[in-house]
Amino acid sequence: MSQAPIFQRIKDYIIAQIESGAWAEGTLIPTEMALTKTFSTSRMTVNRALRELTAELVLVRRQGAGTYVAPQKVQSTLVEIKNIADEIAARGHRHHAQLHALERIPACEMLAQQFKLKVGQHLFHSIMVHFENAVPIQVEERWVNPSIAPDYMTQDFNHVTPNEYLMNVAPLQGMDYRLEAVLPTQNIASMLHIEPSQPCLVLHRTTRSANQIATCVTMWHAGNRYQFVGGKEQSAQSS
Amino acid sequence: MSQAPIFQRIKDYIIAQIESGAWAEGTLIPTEMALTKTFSTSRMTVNRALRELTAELVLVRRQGAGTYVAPQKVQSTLVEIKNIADEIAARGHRHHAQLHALERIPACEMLAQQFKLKVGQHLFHSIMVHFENAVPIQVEERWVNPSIAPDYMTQDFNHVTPNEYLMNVAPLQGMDYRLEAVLPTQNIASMLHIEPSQPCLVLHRTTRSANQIATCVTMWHAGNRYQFVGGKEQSAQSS
DNA sequence: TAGTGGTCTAGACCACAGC
DNA sequence: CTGTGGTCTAGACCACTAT
Repeated sequence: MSQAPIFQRIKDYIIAQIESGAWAEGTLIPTEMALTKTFSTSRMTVNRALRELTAELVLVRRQGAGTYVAPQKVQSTLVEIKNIADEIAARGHRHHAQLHALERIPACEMLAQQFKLKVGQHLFHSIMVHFENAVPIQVEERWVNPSIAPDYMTQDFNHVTPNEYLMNVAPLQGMDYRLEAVLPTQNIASMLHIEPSQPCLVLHRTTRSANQIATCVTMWHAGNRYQFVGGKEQSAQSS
Repeated sequence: MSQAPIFQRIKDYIIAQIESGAWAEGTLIPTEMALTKTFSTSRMTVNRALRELTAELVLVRRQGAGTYVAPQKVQSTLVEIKNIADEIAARGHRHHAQLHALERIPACEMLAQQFKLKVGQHLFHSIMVHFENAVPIQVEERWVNPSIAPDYMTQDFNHVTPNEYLMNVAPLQGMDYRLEAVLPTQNIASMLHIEPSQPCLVLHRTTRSANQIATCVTMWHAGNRYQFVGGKEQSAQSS
């Protein structure tokens, strides 16, 4: 592949050294100047290759010291959980939602703590059921911080999901989540049209915006008709 | 912040334009030459800023055409599932494992299909239970392709988890996974010391190495004592 | 003090898109 | 054809690390 850009050939070479085991993790690799001579190129080109591999967590660089092979990544599986409406649309199926509750409620102690507000301050609360081709697959119970989305109560959630609406009005700053398997309450079971003995896959997610807690959401999925699926390619090189 | 590098100031400027709404998604942004003049810098510096923002999926570039604000990211939650032993160690707890089975078996039709092998070809099969402070939290049932890890049967899995061992001998190429909530079998329930009516969080994962299916694994977690948790910071800028 | 990486310049040639 | 981005050069100055 003599037609590949030089910076890419340098990256490929370094990755090959690491994958062959020749350069173990922590190994001090050749300096920019040395690679400049090996590849008969300029320092800027070598620098780009090394900088990109550093961004990809393949290398670690220390100014004044040198460039090292990064410590081994921990083995982990990244599960990507997408917006329910998009996901259904991507499968070529029809999505619709049913609003079961939309209200303004005072925060109980637990909610107040979650939102870092005082007990009794008001929150918006909504319960929706999402359908895929008329089959209920998700119950979404959500609490919203009014100072982040003051117009939450006046939205038409048949056309825009709470998710989409909040993404637009409140730029996402960060999130925490928790994923568990539990038995549904009587209420949840009836909304999902399942038996109370049927396990549910439950995702709790809290999102932050403007340095506040924007929204807490609990998503219940019937275990027998919903799974989180996905895949991932492991490629050290990109560009 | 006049001490920040120029390329970073350019990145910050572009991100600010996007976040303020001045540049909506799909907007054609100024050319490299234009930014060169705006920031009184060289084209290489502007190029670096734009190239990095492209790698970060903030921008999209089309040679000959121009640079555009990338289409909005889909809202998604990334759940990271780590190696069980590391996770327990990170909590400061003690991990140990119990080997329930380790054998060489001929592939049934279903396994043969999964591994893209012929029915009757042999696979390694293992069942382990992982304990956190003497409490069973995961049952790991695994099938391994012998051509990827011929020495699988002779490992001491009390000291190195199957996960770790396979990561070392078979560089990860990619994976597919499926996450579901189900009721345990009688067997699984007894290994996890739970009631058969207690839901389990089950992760199925298939990994590829050397263009083959390396291993299929099913991990059962007691729903009442195990959850996948995590968080994520949303930051468009990096370097 | 010598060597490393971090950043930057002012040019250059090329492939590709749109007119 | 002109203008865009993609890549590259051969220097440069600086901050930092190790000896």
